[in-house]
Amino acid sequence: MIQPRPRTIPEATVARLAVYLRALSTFSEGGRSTVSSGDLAEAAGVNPAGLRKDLSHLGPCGVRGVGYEVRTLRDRIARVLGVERSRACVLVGIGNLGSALADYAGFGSRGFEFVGLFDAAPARIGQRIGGQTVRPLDQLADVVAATQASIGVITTPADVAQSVCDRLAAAGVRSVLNFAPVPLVAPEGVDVRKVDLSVELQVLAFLGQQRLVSALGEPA
Amino acid sequence: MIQPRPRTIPEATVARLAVYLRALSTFSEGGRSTVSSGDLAEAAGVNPAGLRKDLSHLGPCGVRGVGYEVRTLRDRIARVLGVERSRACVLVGIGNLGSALADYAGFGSRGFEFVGLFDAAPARIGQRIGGQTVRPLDQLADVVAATQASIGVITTPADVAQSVCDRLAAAGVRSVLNFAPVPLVAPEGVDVRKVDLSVELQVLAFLGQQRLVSALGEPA
DNA sequence: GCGACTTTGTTCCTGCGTTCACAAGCGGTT
DNA sequence: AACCGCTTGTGAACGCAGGAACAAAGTCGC
Repeated sequence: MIQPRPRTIPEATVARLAVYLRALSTFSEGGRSTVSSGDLAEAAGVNPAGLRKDLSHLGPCGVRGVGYEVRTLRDRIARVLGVERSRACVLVGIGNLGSALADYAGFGSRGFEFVGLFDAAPARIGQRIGGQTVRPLDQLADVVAATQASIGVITTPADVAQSVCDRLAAAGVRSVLNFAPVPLVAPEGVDVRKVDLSVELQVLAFLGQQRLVSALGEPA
Repeated sequence: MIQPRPRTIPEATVARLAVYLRALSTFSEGGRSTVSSGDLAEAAGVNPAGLRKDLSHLGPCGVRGVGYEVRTLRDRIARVLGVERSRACVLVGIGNLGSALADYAGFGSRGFEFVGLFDAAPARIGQRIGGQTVRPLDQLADVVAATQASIGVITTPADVAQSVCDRLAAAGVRSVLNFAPVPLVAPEGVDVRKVDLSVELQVLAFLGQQRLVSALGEPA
């Protein structure tokens, strides 16, 4: 049992690998058999040199003078990212955003399947969204245990996000994607990743404003 | 007209300032008048030293031995981020995700207001979401001009995202938040920021898997 | 069979972000 | 009035990501 690439891969590289994977799938569907780092980098919106450095973490997988074989590279990245097997996810907080995510086709095609939707509001229990029925929170532990779900997505209001995170961790979920605007603390061995949509907009607004004042101030 | 802090603020710092702003609002509502960097850092989920360095970009705004005055600091960050005045935004692509964002209360409270919802599908035109009526795409330029919207949000399928981006830029939008899984190219002077939900999940899945194999491999 | 061209994989370097550690400053106390 | 403890603000070092340049290697043409 050799381990060809046991080295740790930088997180930034992992994120880009996911982008490359999608671009490669598109190329493959288009019937293309090989791509150069330049073409793939353009499709992914990155620098060619950086792309080659990212791929170097997987070991040599291209042919010099030719490029990369699309299907081979796609499968290799998919295997490294662990996309070969589908991942079971649970989603807590079936508001507007939660409903949208539950119904979002983009996840299923990337190997993520929601096996449980949960909400605290009795009015939402029993609703059917994206082929799943919304369940009460007290079924969370059972569903996680039965489905071996390893990923939990939190789209609840901020004030209950931490308690939901605790329950997810206790139920055995190993990774949490948090959309609530609060920093979560999780036990050792549980990864938490945060997405804050308001912050994205505020950064964008600031950059636009800054660009404006610098444009007015620079010429002086 | 002096410019006390005309220096450019790092983008990573701007993102955290938005988080501090939210934490400060919470503290203020809780009736707290002063906070130390340690307390605020804990509420924001960051390192205290880093927080002080972030705030140093705004100039001295704390009192040594005491801490920061909550309301003063909150107003100061809000002014720097430009949250004082509301920002007009348009949203293109009223699918599941777009509908959720249009209806998301978190934006309005942060100073972002959707003044136009657009979609290409005739079936969606005329729907009312979050107090707005979905309009056809050919009204986009007029609405942007009339409302002076400076931010556009793209939640369309990937294959039309670029053309939507082009139309937004042509209409005068200065900043674009892109949820479509494609890299967009925009003209000079237009900022594009990307949010890729699938990538977030895949990074999370990889980290969990990596933690697993390292846990199995390390003890040897 | 050989040469030239193309493209990869790697190495170096520059810049940025983050963290640690310490001096400066203010309030409260005696 | 002087001292002491607490907290800010800043300077320096570390580590990491990104970009450019170069050597290795394989293919295509002659």
